[in-house]
Amino acid sequence: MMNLNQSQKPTDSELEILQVLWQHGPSTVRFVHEELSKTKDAGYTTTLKLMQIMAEKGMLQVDKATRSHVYEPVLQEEDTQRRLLDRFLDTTFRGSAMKMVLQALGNHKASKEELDEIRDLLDKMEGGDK
Amino acid sequence: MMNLNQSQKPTDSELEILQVLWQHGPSTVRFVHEELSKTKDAGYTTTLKLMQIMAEKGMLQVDKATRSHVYEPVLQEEDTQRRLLDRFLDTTFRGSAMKMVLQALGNHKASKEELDEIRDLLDKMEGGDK
DNA sequence: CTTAAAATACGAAAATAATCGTACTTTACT
DNA sequence: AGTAAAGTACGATTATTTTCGTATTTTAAG
Repeated sequence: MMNLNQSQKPTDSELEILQVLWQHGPSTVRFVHEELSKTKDAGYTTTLKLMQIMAEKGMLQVDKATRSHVYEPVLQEEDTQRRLLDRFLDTTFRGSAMKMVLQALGNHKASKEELDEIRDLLDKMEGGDK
Repeated sequence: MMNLNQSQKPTDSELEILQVLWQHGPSTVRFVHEELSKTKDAGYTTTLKLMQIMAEKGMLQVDKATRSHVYEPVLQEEDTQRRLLDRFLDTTFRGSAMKMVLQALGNHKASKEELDEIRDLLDKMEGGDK
């Protein structure tokens, strides 16, 4: 029976696969496996099985029209990022977005453009608040 | 033999325990278990075993002087947050701190004070850059 | 039409995490 | 000293995730 639970979080391995698919678009197992092989080693059938399970869970959609099935994420990267971010914020920063943001800004260099982008957003947020 | 690997990431269950310890300071298994019981149910010995394993891994330090052993995290909350944030950023946002920050700011309300705090930090960062 | 290469299907082992039962130990109280 | 309450120790089970071997299927090329 097909599983449809979309709200569970992907495991680390599943996320690696999703990243390849988001970055490169719908792909075959072979392609995903080649990509993953660049940074980690696992057998081809391991990747295959993982992707099949992900499809069973409803995380991936499969096009079986051609011999090499083509897999595609059901959820967009942004949706998943939002969901994972919320959870991460809760579990790791006890829900304090500000604390996390400050930590993130403090630890990572940013260009002037990026900083300005954040300022714009801050202004917009403050404007909308009153 | 005692395990000392400090860089591995805590599991979700382990993080829940760490949160209790960071919030309340060094505590007994009994106390941690009572706290966890407020939001989830598991047997007392489950919590005990988890904490013992965490101690074996070197995540917790144990004071066995009294009958009820007192557990304490080896790493501070901020250190762990920094480490988990870096990893999360890599795996979920492909290392783009800005994208994550924008997402976090967009999704969560913040007070004027918090927004100002971020502005200050942005100014400081820009100043330090040139 | 045969065959070899490349895929998929799938059971099951291995690894890791979480849970719990039960035995043993310590201690406070009588 | 005897005992009950509250702890710890720890093996073993269950659940989940990851890995892979092997069988089967598909297809392109001869």
